[in-house]
Amino acid sequence: MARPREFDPKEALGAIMGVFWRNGFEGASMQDIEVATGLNKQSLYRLYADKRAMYLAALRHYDETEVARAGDILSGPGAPRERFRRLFNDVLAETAGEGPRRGCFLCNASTDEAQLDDDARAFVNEAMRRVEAAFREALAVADPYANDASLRKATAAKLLAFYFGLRVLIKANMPAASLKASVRQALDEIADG
Amino acid sequence: MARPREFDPKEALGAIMGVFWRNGFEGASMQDIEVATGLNKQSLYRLYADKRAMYLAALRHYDETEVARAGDILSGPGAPRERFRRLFNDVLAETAGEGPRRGCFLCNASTDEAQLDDDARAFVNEAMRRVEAAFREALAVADPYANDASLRKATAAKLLAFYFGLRVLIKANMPAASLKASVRQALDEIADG
DNA sequence: GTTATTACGGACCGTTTGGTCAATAATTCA
DNA sequence: TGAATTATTGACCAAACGGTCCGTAATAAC
Repeated sequence: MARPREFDPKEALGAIMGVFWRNGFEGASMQDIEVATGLNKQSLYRLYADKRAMYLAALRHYDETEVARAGDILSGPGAPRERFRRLFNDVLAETAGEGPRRGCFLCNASTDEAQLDDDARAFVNEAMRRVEAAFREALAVADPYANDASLRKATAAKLLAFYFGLRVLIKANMPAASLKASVRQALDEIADG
Repeated sequence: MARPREFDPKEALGAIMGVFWRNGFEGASMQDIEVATGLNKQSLYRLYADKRAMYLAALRHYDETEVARAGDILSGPGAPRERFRRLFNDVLAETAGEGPRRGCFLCNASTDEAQLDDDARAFVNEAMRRVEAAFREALAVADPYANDASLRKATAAKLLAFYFGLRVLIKANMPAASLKASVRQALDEIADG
């Protein structure tokens, strides 16, 4: 009954996510988003009420793709140490290329928009808790974590801080050798059930 | 020979640091800075060439106060574990009050301005390396770290990631109980010489 | 083909941005 | 006191900001 749109909204959302991920909320202008998506404002504002809605959608998209990816890795086969080895190596892969290191969108968001926008802050907090829960589940598959809820919880919380810290250090361009050593050390401290 | 200024530049710098620390570079407007310092633009622009110079000065000020404070704590008395216990407890103190959690300015900067401004990025990177060096020195006072440079380096790198991750989680409003458990776990893994 | 509906693109809006200018006030030195 | 110098203030600037409007193009139903 009407003219069909000429672009893929999902693809556009991916581009929007990239812009906010790299530049943050205040650092990303609508013009940046127009260029990245190849769309003009009018098409964008038909999909989203305003810039803030775009940011929130970008966060959700990150959650559904990148955070979900981490969850998949952690719920894969193997003992806890092996699972975290896969996760950390996946993260370290960003240090291999020459391109700019984007770090973790959740971390970026928590230092950026989170304090301004209650919805975004709540979403980031909730997503981080889900990552922590995935960490606990990955530990729970083997002793001593399987039958020591307290140890499991503390270890998951510690690994969560290490994980996000690692991503900050990656974004801050710390040398890959040092980061790899830190990962080796963190993995060594996971009991191998 | 001329009219004396009516404010303390050092005090103004402290206020400037606070604004950038909370809001980031793009998120802080000159008007925010005028309000926070109680000065108007002209007085500010006499001290600094432009907003970017203010941001860099704020980073330097953070380094000279907050980062230096961490260094002081780490170079205090006690075995490595005790030194890190003091550092982490100092950081956790931010979760006690009700006020907004500012997190770590270096982390915030690395996810914010760092990618835009080469000077700021380089400064943040260098400051982080200095923190890492302080970590190594705090470990070096006792075995097994004293005579195992490789272990010392890897452990310092691991603790550095944990430290910055902890500060991100604090800023992201994660529950204090979980953060305290993570600190206990991290401390337990430091050999008590 | 006509009509209704939606997509597109660019001109356009008021506001805010970082930054400057010029007039005035206050101080020191002679 | 007068000249020189610097601080303070608020008005001001062009550019960029997020967001809107409107004329045109394209499609589907009839």
